[in-house]
Amino acid sequence: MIDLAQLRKNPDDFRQAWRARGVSADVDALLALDEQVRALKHQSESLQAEVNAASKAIGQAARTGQDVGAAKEKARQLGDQAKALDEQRGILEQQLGALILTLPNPCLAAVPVGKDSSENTVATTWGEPPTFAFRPKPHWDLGPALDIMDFDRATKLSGSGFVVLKGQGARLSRALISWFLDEHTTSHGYTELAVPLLVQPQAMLGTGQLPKFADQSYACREDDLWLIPTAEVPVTNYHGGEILDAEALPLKYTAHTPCFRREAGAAGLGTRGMTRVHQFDKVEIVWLTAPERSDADLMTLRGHAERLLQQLGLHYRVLELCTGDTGFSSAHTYDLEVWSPGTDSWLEVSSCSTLSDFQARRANLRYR
RNA sequence: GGAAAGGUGGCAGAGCGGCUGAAUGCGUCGGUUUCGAAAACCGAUAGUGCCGCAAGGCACUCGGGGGUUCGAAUCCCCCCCUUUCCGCCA
Repeated sequence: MIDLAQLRKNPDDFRQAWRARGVSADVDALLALDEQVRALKHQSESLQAEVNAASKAIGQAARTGQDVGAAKEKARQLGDQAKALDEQRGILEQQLGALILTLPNPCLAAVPVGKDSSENTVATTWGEPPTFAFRPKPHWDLGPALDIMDFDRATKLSGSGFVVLKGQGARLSRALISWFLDEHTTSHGYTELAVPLLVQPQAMLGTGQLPKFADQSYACREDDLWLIPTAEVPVTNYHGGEILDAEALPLKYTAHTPCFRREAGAAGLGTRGMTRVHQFDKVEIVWLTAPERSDADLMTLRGHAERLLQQLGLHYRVLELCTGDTGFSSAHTYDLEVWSPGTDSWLEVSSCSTLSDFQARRANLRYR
């Protein structure tokens, strides 16, 4: 979430940033609400200070045997006034809190302004597209033909949007996961985490999945637990509420998890086969780092992701997302897309973002 | 799921409803001493928000939330977590 103190100081910066994202946010209403809350808080605190002083005096007077009846009554009235103000403030504060959680992270000033994915720019391209003497099949044909992917039986188990990997297909997936983790831990200095796949709402809130994407997430309502849509949720919230030692930064974590996404409304174009499914495996890399190194660290992290594609010899390109296509929590995003000869298209395989202080605030994650 | 015990500052561990935002010990930081260090001694050491140029002040925080009271770490209610025992365990 954004820093209200910053909003107070530079409201125009935020107006501009949200406009660039194509988000309509009523900055004036936000500021007015904030002002009211602060004023009420100030008033009730002054009253409370009086009450506290009066209480102290009553205690001392009572010990010397003086009559304190009138003083008690006075203190009670002041206390009631303070309580009334606090109640008002509570209501407004709740409104403000709910509102601020729905506002996306402003993009960094350097991010190209654009309305949607059509205005993303290609930062780099690596390798060459492979050539074939025949027409390569898309994976939804090739996989079943090789008996390494089974979409039909997956549907029998779980409905549309799932896949069963079989034989060498399952083994290939397992090998990639294992190799990714090994590369990140041994070559790039990451610490591997094996994390829960079910998390409490606070964790989903901390990384920005809630409240906005509640309808895109799976939940076990009975236990108030959510299935993670990405390892980013447990990994980032791992240190939630903590004050980290600045000397210890950056903290670099990697984790493999299945990811669960409802993908409501996504059925249709570009969703065939396992291109977009309700459950998939992902190896995540996360840095917790200081603001001043954030930009440089994003490039390093992106390099680590790219390195894997290079070692696999995959032809890929890096997109710099424009403001209109950058995700809710992100301030700056590069997408890595691999060339898919079978579908004659680029497929997103990785997304590298800086979240600035957005998630840190939501997750109450600090350093000093 | 049932029962019992417990959750206090970086850690350990006190805490008659007011003089306790918190004794004491350890740790940490600064100083004295020393050629240097250790030891000893002296002093300082929670967080957040708000006001203030600053010095400083005010409010809130003793697992979380309510309540009683002029006043709650301390009394009452609800919840969460930890430990132990019992039960269950596709």
